[in-house]
Amino acid sequence: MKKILDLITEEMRQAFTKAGYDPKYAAVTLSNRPDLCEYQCNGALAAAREYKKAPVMIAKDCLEALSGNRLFSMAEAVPPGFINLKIEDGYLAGYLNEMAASEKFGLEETKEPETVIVDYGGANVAKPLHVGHLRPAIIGESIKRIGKYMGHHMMGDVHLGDWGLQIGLIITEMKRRRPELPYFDENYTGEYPTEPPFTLSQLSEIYPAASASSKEDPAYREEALLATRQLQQGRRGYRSLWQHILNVSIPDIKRIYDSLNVSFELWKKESDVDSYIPGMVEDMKAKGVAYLDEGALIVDVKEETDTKEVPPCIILKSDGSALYATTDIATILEREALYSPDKIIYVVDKRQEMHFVQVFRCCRKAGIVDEHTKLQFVGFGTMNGKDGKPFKTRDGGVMKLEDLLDEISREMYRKIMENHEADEAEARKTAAIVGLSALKYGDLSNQASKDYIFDIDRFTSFEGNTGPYILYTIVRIKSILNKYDREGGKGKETLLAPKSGSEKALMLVLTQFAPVLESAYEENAPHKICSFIYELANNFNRFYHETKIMGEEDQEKQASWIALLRLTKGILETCISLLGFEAPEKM
RNA sequence: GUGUUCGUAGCUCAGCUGGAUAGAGCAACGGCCUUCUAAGCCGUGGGUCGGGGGUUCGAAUCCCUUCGAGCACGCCA
Repeated sequence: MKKILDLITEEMRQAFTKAGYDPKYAAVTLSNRPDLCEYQCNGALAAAREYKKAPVMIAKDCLEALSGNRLFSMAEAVPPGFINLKIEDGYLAGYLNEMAASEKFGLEETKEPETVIVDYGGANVAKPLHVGHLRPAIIGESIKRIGKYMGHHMMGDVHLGDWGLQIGLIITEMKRRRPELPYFDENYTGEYPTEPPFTLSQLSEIYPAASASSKEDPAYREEALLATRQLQQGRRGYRSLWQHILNVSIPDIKRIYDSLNVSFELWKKESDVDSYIPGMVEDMKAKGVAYLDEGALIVDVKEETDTKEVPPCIILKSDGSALYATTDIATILEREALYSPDKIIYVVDKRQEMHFVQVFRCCRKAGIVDEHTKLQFVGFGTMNGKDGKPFKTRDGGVMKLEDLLDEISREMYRKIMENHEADEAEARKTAAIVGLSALKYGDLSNQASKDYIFDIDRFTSFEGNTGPYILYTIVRIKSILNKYDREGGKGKETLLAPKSGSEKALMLVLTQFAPVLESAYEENAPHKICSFIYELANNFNRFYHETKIMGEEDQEKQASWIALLRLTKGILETCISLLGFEAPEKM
């Protein structure tokens, strides 16, 4: 289905052409003065220079050419040269009926589906998921869902961190604590125990302890680096210990992502690409792009157009072991080999931008990706506390994701019980659903690239631009529709021309669904969907307040409103599912 | 130091490929429930868009400059 703005613009182009002006000036946009008009064309102002003519005259010429057009109920030229338009009510209703009948509310799926990998996990097997993992999970999941809806072949990859120093640190700490274990005996040739030498909670305590020791004690750090290298080189005992870490950690990671309603098609790990590294390194050397410098193997990635110094990309450390960039590049190599994606989107902390600039350039230079493969970096900002500093627990620690979810659920439960009498079990369930919407909407309604302030009171509020407000709106609609269906409404559910200003305003907002989704996908900008549904919810609530739907005696009119409600509900529900949450039946 | 992102109402944020009177929400104040969920709706007050200069018929938006904040800059991830 064509977008309504395109249809209008097409009419305007014809008018411009007929009046003797270049149709490139005919672009029509949404009005920024809703008190005056619904759509506007500013082209006459821009065309004035070329035609050396007063803008108003040009506007009037075009309107002359437009006269008799049935799309508009009003078209006028206003000084200094705006063309103001209102759309004809019946035409609008017809357009919405078409939307309602179409599979995706009039959205045209892409004609050229792309294979896209979205890298948005970054979870580390050495430690539990914490608030730092929240933004990529939420934003990445949404970008993936939007792309899928647009018709692309989207794959989310969790890309677990399991091959770097963090594992070496755990090995070192274990060796200090339990030197008698067979993993540390180089002469041991037997089978290693199948039971892990630690529990999940022990593991989550071991890493921070090791990390702290390595900062204080250079010898400790050296030992950890050595352990990392030996792990990568295949030392049996360390591989076995590493496997235990994965076995203990991954199910927990999965569980938490599940509770966030976040899922991945690919559960790849850094270690999975280890086998690609030797060949990749040889290839880079053979091509002459990689060379030794101060003992490390590096690739120059600076370019003449750089406004600042871009340091070389380090492929192998001077001790020969792989690091962050190595596995990232090898991962791209593997993705090319297995999936030949058209695009890879990295949803990563924006502080890592330089690293990815290096990695991307390195891949281009070494011919690991072909020129058509798009590599996008979607950097997100920090989640801060109310004090504007990075979010911490009350005692200054890093908050676990699970604890954060619990806290929101509890807060939501408290608010539900405060406002309503509700069955406890039911309320707990609703609180979890609404709480997740509060968390996700609170995050996604901000531009991804910006830092934002996490304010639990504000996010869990039912007032204003929040997840709960959106859900409340949906629940209200459901309530009417249920009642209508229960009472066996029998009118023909066809939208009629709007009867009021608020009804037309709601209809106009609904037509924005497709263009909003397209730009949200193009720009990797879920926040555009948030502002759209907030506006939609506002317009619906205004309409709802003015219109007594169930009290309407005229069946045809009532059924028309029911059709409008079904469309509104469908679009709201689709949008929140693209954001990664859902609405309860009641709240 | 170099680079980069950002600075919009008391607070939290939109708007930024130039267009008319800069928008929301929260907070404050005032209205609206015998009627589909008042967790809602309507209204009032609140702004030198950090400062200065420039381009333009027109600038929050583009350019320059300046002040302030965050972040990144070779073997961590």
